[in-house]
Amino acid sequence: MIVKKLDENAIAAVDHLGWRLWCAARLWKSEFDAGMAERGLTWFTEARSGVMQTVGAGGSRQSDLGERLGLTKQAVQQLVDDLVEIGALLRKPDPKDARAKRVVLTRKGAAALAAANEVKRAIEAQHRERIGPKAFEALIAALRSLAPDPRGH
Amino acid sequence: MIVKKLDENAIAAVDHLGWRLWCAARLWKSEFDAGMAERGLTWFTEARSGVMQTVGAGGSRQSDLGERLGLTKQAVQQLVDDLVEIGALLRKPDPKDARAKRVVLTRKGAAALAAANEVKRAIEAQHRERIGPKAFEALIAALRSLAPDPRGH
DNA sequence: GCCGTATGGTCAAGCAACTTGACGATAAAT
DNA sequence: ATTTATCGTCAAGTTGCTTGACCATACGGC
Repeated sequence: MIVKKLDENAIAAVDHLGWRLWCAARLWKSEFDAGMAERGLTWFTEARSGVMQTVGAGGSRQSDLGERLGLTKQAVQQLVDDLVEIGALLRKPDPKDARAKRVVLTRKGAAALAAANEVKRAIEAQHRERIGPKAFEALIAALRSLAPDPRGH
Repeated sequence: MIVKKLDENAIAAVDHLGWRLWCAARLWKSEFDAGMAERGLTWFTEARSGVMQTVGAGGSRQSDLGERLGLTKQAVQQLVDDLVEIGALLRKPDPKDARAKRVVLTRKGAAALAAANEVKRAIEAQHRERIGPKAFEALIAALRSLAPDPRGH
């Protein structure tokens, strides 16, 4: 039956880009989680990692966070709520705008962010060594040209 | 202050592999969603996509799905529940094992999977053209060597 | 053949990371 | 001065998982 044959061809597994990206991202995440767990920073999840990184050294207005991360302000609110309770962030009134709040890292938050960066660099170094520096640079470049960075880097 | 300086250096943003993977995966997902939405298949979400693809032409035992996808059997159960209600999958008793159920595609499910593969191939073709076939092949190869496929391809 | 244990599926509850909607307070535009 | 937009907040709902408790069936040793 020709129809049956065509169907089977059409639904055969595609070794597609999205799948590969998903596998690689999942592996990276598990390595990152393991590294953070080793340092006792299990609260530093992926979602919070984005917030912490974006707050960075200079602090940030809460609504700017959402814009840069592609999240709603409510999502940011909840993430910041949790991180404040954890003790990694602090909310301060914005001197220029009485509606706004500035979000800044506490000492604990900065330490955790520094640790996270160490873990990230360690994972990268390991993969770079495994697939070779040339292939690694090409990979990063390809990913960069594939998808623009919403943070503008 | 030296301490302050070191801190700021330590918490400076890292343009790390994980971030690039995340950006690329997010872009891919949004393109896939848009493609499926165009075909009126908004129910075909990422999580369900994995199940549908893994069920494939031959059908699959429910617990095998979980193993291949790296999910708990309960997660698979819920996903399959939904897909059965949607009408994309069918649960049949396994003739060889009275405990087990076999999960198979319905005609509607097979059509949706075929459409999904079309969309995937279209996205890939577009990116391949944009960054060039050589860079694209290198990207896929690098991703493949970075992370093994849990499906064994 | 019987029995303990492992396996396959199901039900229930809970959690993380979001979303949409409604709202008061302040700022900016007209 | 009044409308309009923006900033943060509260509340509730959704998705995609998780862990825990169960029952039915299969299997391996006795």
